[in-house]
Amino acid sequence: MISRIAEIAVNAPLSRSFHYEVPSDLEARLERGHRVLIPFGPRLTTGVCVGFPETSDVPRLKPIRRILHPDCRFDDHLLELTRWIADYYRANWGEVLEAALPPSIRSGRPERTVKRIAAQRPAELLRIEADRIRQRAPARARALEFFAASPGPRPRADVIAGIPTTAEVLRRLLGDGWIREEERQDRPDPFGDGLSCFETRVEHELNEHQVRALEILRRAREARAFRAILLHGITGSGKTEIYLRVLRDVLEAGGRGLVLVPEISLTPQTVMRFRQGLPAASIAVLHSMLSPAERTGQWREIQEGKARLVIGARSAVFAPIPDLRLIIVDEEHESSYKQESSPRYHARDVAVVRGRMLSIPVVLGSATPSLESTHNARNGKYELVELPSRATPHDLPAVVISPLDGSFYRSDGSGLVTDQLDYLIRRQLQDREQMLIYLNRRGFATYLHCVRCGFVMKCDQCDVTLTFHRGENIARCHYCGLGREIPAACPECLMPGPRKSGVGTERVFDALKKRYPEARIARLDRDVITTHRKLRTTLAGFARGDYDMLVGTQMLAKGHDFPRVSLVGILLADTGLSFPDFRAAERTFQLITQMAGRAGRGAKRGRVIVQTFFPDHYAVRCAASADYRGFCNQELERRRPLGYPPFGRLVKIVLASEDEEKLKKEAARIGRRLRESAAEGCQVLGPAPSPIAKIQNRHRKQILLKAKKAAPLQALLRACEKDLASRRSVDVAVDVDPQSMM
DNA sequence: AGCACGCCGACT
DNA sequence: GTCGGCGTGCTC
Repeated sequence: MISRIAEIAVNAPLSRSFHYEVPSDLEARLERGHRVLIPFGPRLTTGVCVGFPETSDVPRLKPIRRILHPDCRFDDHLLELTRWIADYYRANWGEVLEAALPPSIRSGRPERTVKRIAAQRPAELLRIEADRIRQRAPARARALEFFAASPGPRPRADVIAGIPTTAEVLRRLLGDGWIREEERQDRPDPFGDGLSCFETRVEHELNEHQVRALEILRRAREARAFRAILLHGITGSGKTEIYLRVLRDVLEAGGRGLVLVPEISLTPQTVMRFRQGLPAASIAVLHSMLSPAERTGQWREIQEGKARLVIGARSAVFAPIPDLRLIIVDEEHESSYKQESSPRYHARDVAVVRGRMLSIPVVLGSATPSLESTHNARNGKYELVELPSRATPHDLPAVVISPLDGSFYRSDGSGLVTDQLDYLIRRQLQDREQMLIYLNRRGFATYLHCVRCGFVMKCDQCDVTLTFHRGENIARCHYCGLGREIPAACPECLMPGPRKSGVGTERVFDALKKRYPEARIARLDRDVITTHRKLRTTLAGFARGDYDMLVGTQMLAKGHDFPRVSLVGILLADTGLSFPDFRAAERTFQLITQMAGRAGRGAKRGRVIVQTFFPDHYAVRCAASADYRGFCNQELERRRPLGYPPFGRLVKIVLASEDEEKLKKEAARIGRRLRESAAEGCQVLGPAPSPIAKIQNRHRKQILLKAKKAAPLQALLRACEKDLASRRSVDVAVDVDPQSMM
């Protein structure tokens, strides 16, 4: 007889699935969505069963070896979602499925278990037995008394230490049936402790805008249909409060919710807010700083439906939540939602697709929505809900633009802080008020600028910053590859000798310590905060008032709420403006706005000092005057004629090789093939050197595809699929909807 | 991805 | 003559 055939999405960079024989011993158990071990070529690999075809053209099928973790299987919905991702982002389905599992489950390591012991009979009987045997077996009697008083279940180790007694005594009681032992998955609670140091917030009345916003979200929830809602609320407008209330409705109605937050804002404080706002809900947390055991534990709680709310970073968009009724993507503009390795998905966009597939509402929240989302709201794809005023009585902080000059780059660090900021820092220290000092760490870019007026060389075809190339001594555009000679003097102010520049974080920290010896300063950046524990300790220390000043990078801008911070200093707001990236202005605007939002959440009105070489740039000006609309309009009008998102779609193709010659030839070949196949309206730009022309001895080039709509780009990628495959010596990475142009 | 097959240069 | 470089192709 013919045995059943299974279609397997193999975990290898292959664009199609493979057929396997289902051996008779698995026949009854194997289901669609199971992860399996399969022989593939000369070796074993994993794959996921995605279907059972009636017939197969393949002459000789190999048998599936076994089902891996049969208790956790992809449901139809997650198969459909991952399939869509594979298709849209040009990744292999098997790889996407693999990425949808937490690493701890993927590795197949057995889950940690803990033995727990409980009384098996009523307390009364245990006491009688204890009395009966007290004379000849006092140890056993004491153990019985213990179980009579606290029947458990409790961890075995606690029992032995708590009575105290020995394993032998327990073994006897177990044998006689007085107590029972159960094995349970050890699921450590990642936020079980260490939260209490964060201030609890009083729930206040909603203002009229909040009431209206909540009403719209509630109606969307009740309708139980797909809807994408952009919740644009200025910093401090009480977005979280809205989330909490609509989530409460979802949970009360028996559904479950998913909240995505950027990795860096998944702080203990964030989780505490949700814990307190939803006291009855059990909350699972997923992010990269959890230990493998913690992550597996949380994932299992989700899968079994025990967690009612899931809060997680990017990959949590794959969380296998049963009866999911609402997805919230907080800080939807954050570029960290984009995965920068294959599969290069954007969690916000995947969330919207997931919502559509499940017919549930998706809420995208931000104080500074991405231009893509604002565009979608303006053209009716998303519904726009605005919170234009602060929820608390505090005014928006006063933002002051403080122009920088050449002394900023003085090597002794004496020019890092302008007189204006210096004055305020000293006053803060005197008044014992706290402050945040921000510096963009990516300060090492070799862009060309004028020391006097700050003029930065740009490409006139692409409107992006030119990057200095030492070897050729020219400035090159990394979008179109165009090279320009470096002018001897600044075209704006005729100052001779344009300079290339950069400032680093660590030096700033040292310089501040030297300058303000009495200040207690802590650092908060990726270099220092390597574990969850360290993050928690530093934030808790700052909240307690152990430090006067917190110096750091992006980490500072997210999700914290320090009532005693009344000064925010942005040392260099516009490093982004000199980046060869069309989103540079948007990033700068977002950064200033978000940082400003950290100031003055307490009693005193906040002050923000924005140090910049571009005091007149619209991104800086609009951020300083809290003018989102103004910024948007200007930025959109700049992008429209160039066809950049949101007016068009991009695909970035990065080629990398150690062999520069081969790279050049391969890039040219791929460029040629793409141009041959490109339909009308599909632009092929490049190959150009990548902004980071060499990483770890690998040279990089990139090709950019641009079109009005996604479909022709997808068609082009499909047509050139074979050409875009990595070869032995040249890696090819396709990035659909790239967030970073690097 | 891995691994085999297969075709051209310098070596025991 | 062979060893081994890597370019190409296949994996149910």
